[in-house]
Amino acid sequence: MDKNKQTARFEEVCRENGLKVTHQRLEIYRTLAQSDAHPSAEALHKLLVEKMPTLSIDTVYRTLATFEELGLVKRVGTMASRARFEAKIDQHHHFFCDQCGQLIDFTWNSFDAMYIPEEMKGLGKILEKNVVLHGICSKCLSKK
Amino acid sequence: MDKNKQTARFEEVCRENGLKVTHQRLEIYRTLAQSDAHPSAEALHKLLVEKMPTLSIDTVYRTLATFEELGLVKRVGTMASRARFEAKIDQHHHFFCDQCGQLIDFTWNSFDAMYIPEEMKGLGKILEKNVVLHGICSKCLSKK
DNA sequence: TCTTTAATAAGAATTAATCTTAATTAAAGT
DNA sequence: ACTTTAATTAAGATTAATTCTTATTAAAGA
Repeated sequence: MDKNKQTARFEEVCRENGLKVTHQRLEIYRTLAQSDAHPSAEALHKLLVEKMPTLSIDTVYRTLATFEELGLVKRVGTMASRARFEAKIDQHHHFFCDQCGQLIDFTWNSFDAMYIPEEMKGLGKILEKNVVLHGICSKCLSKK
Repeated sequence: MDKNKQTARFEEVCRENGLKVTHQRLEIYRTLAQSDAHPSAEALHKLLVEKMPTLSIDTVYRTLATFEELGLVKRVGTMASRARFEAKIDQHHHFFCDQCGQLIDFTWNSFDAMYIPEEMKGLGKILEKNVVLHGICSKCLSKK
């Protein structure tokens, strides 16, 4: 996606949702969109303060949360930033309820039997291969 | 796995690694092993203090970290408890280097085309289906 | 341009997680 | 049973990530 299209889409999404297109929001979005490092809020802030010295870390967190709600960005590999554990160590996968945080284990033999794409072999040594499903569990669905 | 086998294996792993089989370790392990809630350290502590009023939260954290090193337990859905973001919202997957924390995107069409197991349909509404690979990236591998 | 109201900055506050030190406890080996 | 030593407790300090509070600023519409 080229830069102008990206920005145009960004402004469109903001307007559709009644959000002001502020300088901060635009820069945060553009910086994230141009990165492939999956940066944390702090890493983004560090990059951005070079150009915008008064940008507060709070704005970065708040803005990312807003973007996440709009579906403009995604949060990866974390669930509410609190570590959770399991003693089940045989191969299995997880369904995560985005509403209540519940985790449900499941097995998927036909996936386990799959080989990862050939072009991935160069990445390094792969130790685990897991599926994560996200959604809303039936309990939360029935609450509405 | 039945309770006795589980405990026996636990004690064996401790002994193999020169760790004392303490009451606290055993209870923490058993409680986690009997749970399917993927509890946090705090949640586990809350459960355990009922029976062991002097158990400290610090011991729970320390013990879980020890267990993780031994491969007795796994930490799920978190990467060092720091949220990371991406603006790439088309369907893709992640390779995570457990050593340096680097995340690499990849696509996997034949996986994307798969249907999840029939018995999973009852879980609720599934919004996303992703693969997470864990391992050591080639950069980290070559450092040794 | 003026006004309204959402968004931001700055710093305080919170929360999870870890570390420190010293004193106590209890495994495991003799 | 005795001894050694690792592990735990207690209590507090510390660090890091995230969120909250309040006063100020600036986007968007009139």
